[in-house]
Amino acid sequence: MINRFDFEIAAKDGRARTGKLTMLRGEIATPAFMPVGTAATVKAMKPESVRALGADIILGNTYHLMLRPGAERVARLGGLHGFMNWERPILTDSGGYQVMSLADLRKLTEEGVEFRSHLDGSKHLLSPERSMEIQRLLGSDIVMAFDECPRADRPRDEIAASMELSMRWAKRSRDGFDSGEEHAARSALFGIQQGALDEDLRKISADKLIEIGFDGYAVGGLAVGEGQEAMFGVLDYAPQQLPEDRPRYLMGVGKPDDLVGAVERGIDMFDCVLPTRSGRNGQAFTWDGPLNLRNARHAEDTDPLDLRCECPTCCTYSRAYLHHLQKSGEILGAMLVTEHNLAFYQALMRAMRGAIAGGTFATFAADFRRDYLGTTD
RNA sequence: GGACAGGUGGCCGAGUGGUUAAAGGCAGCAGACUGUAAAUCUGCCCGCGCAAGCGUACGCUGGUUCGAAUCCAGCCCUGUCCA
Repeated sequence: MINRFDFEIAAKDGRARTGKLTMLRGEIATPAFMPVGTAATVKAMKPESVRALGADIILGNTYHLMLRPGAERVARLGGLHGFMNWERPILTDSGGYQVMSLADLRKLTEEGVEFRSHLDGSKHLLSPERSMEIQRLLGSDIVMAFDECPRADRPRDEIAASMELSMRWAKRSRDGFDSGEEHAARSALFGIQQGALDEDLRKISADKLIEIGFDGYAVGGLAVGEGQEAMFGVLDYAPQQLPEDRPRYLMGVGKPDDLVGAVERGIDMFDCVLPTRSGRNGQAFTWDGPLNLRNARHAEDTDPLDLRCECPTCCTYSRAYLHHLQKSGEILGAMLVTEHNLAFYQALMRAMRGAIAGGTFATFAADFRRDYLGTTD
């Protein structure tokens, strides 16, 4: 019988691990990259295409979906999976990120966050309890605790207070999640570590989360302006503060070289808007580094985006054509480059999983950086 | 032939005596994007110069004025209408 949530590590190479997460709606090979589908769509992609590229799980967002079309409506329509035609696992973010990204539109209290909708200005309260309820109504497979994600440049006392608040909210999230018994029996709840760049705060946060107990643990509050060096600095210790036998999810990360560096430091799961947003904005990720398809140098380049890529875009279309579509603002340009970017991210994850399983991750990482960053280390 | 309207930087289009190398948009050239208020945002965009700055420039020629894209005269061209 399949359990609601099993995490199995098949191989380790240094601190990097590969394995699989098994849930009722399907398996997730780790390290995993989860495409972001905030508003019940991975922008510019059909769900079946997202799956065809190798994604095992995608994201949805509590805040956006509660505003439109509304969590209760999604529930009446049978849940997010059927609604958007993605029958595999879905992880839903709790709205915690919007506490930061929509800082101008919200009021923060111990109880929760009062948002003024960015769509129509209406007021909505998001609390740990309500966030859990919304994620339950959506039918989420991996529910994220409701937290506050502060910018990294806040003073230490603010970071500490924010982290403590997030930990109180983590406990309330746990209780709220558990009260939805039927849904809780089919899904999983992840806690989110905070503490910004402070090792002691990260440790306090991790210990609190472990005391509460979660199915998986996320490292939150990174890639919010601190830079890669600082982020890696935190990742040198943060994953080690979290349970070895549970999946570790680095939220919101990142660039391809961020992913490699994070896997190297023991991260198992990622999500990021970069491949989809950049696809719409003309930036393509390739094994030889990122490139901007709007640049004039691609205007008559008949090569595919990436000679080493086997995605539908690279098998069919030239850089010259993609350049034309991007310059023209054509929808197809967004679709084709998004598809390539997601394909590249999934191929990168597959390559990392293979390297870890084969015990060659260090070599893989060095080769990757040589080509992608142009480094010679 | 006559009457109006008008000719502004690659294009469109503000500006009607000085703070105008000339608003704004488009096109062009770059850059950014990390749990998505993003098919978005930012910068550059006459020439030379790192810069201060210098040189050119608002159809053409001349004039008025300390000063003209802006006022005057003539000419050239475009559009609409009348013969």
